[in-house]
Amino acid sequence: MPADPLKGYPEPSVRRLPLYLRLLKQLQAKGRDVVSCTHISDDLGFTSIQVRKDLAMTGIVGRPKIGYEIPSLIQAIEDFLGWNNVKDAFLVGAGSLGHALLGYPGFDEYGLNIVAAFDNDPAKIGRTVHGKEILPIERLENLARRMHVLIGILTVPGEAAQPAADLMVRSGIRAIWNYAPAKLDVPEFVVVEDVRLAASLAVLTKRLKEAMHHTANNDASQPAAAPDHRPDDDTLPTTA
Amino acid sequence: MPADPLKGYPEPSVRRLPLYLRLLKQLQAKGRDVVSCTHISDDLGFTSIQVRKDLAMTGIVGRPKIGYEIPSLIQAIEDFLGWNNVKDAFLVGAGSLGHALLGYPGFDEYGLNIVAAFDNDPAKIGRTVHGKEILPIERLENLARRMHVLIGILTVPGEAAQPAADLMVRSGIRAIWNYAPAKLDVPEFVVVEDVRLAASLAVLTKRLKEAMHHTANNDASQPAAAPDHRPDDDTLPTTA
DNA sequence: AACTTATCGATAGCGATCTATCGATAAAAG
DNA sequence: CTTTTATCGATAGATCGCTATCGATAAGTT
Repeated sequence: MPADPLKGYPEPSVRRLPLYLRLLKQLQAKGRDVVSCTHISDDLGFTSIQVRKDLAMTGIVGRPKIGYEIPSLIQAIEDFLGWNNVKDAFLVGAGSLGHALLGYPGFDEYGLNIVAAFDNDPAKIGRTVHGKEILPIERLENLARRMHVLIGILTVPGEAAQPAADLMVRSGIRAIWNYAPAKLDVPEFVVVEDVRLAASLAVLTKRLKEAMHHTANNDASQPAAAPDHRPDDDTLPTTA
Repeated sequence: MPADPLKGYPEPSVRRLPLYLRLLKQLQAKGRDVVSCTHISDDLGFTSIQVRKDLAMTGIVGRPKIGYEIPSLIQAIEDFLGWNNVKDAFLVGAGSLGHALLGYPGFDEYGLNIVAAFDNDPAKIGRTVHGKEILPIERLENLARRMHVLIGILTVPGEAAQPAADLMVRSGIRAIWNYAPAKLDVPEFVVVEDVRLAASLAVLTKRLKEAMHHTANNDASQPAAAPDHRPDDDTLPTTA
């Protein structure tokens, strides 16, 4: 009984699939109907071998000298990820991040449909965000069970994350997309994926720091800090 | 001249550092002044060896039988990531995601200070979001050069991403935190970190799909779909 | 003061991910 | 019809990240 989260599929490969999907849909919109690994790898900056292996994971089969049929390939990736049939999701936490996710129009591309938002703040309850009404958190359990909602999006402050996750699990939700800065404790049959913006920012700032040191010390290819350009007197408003 | 983005530091390790940082600050708030790898690993669900190696990367040195001094460790991580001295950043794209980032109060913990937001929509320009005025995009270049802003946060729609990135590079920005669903083409001396929510969602839905198949087929440990509970007639408002 | 124990730090081994090579295939060209 | 060429698919090799083991160290205990 292996506890493999992805059961044999490399997580890095799964994470790349949406990149392929986006490119494929762009190509399809331009009228193309076949594409090769070489073409994809050139566009995305990977090696063609890696692309071929990633795509093979989805079960797609290509033709030598031609490549893959784009519609079939899109279908194969969406089937693999479970993005073909749209699934309902509940969002908990109608703060600014929750608002942003409620307003994002691209989730149906990913097979995700946010059907309702919940909060415990009376000031927010009843308000409508992007056509979706914010409901009191007390109604989540009942609605989730009746509608068989399996996906929960967690956009509450860190302190409120664990109780909200407990409620989700109690309500039959089996997958939590967690934007809260907290480690969630859930049963093993519940899937949690953390969105950690701090991790992403750490990589960015570390790389910037390294790059600045390099350009400042030896490498003179480009200026480390951009010098002043035009001496216009453009000033920031005093927002502080 | 290696083109290593992180120059010898494993990216997964860098991405874990903020997790340690958050825990350490929690412990510090509770009055503790030392901590061991064992303690950290128990809390975060890693192995103690991995934690020790990650921390060693920052140059910190611990004492046997005791562990690490929490203030020194916090300092070491922040120094390593460049989060000790706060850096200014510009945000481009005052949509709902831009609003959410402007309103997030935790960025100064990460050494980030969003000083201004820019947009090209006249309807948005001049409005104030969380105390920060939205400025016309035309003013970015001048202000960025005068203020020596090195970090840009990109929260525009996919089509607008590349021109906005070009403007950032032209304005002396050297690190782009890219939330737009687009592959940016920038000079090699500019650092780009993509925030790819679709990748995260792909992992979540794939794992959920696997988990449902397992519970549906052989494993009877937990119900795949939660059965209806109380037969209250609680219905969603007709928001569609 | 000697012993026990928890921890660090280093080295070595393992597993996963990425990359290179090679034969097979089929379209296109001669 | 044969040759050339671009591509796929599979196998093998290399690289990277994770984990296990072991000696060293110092606090606590007897």
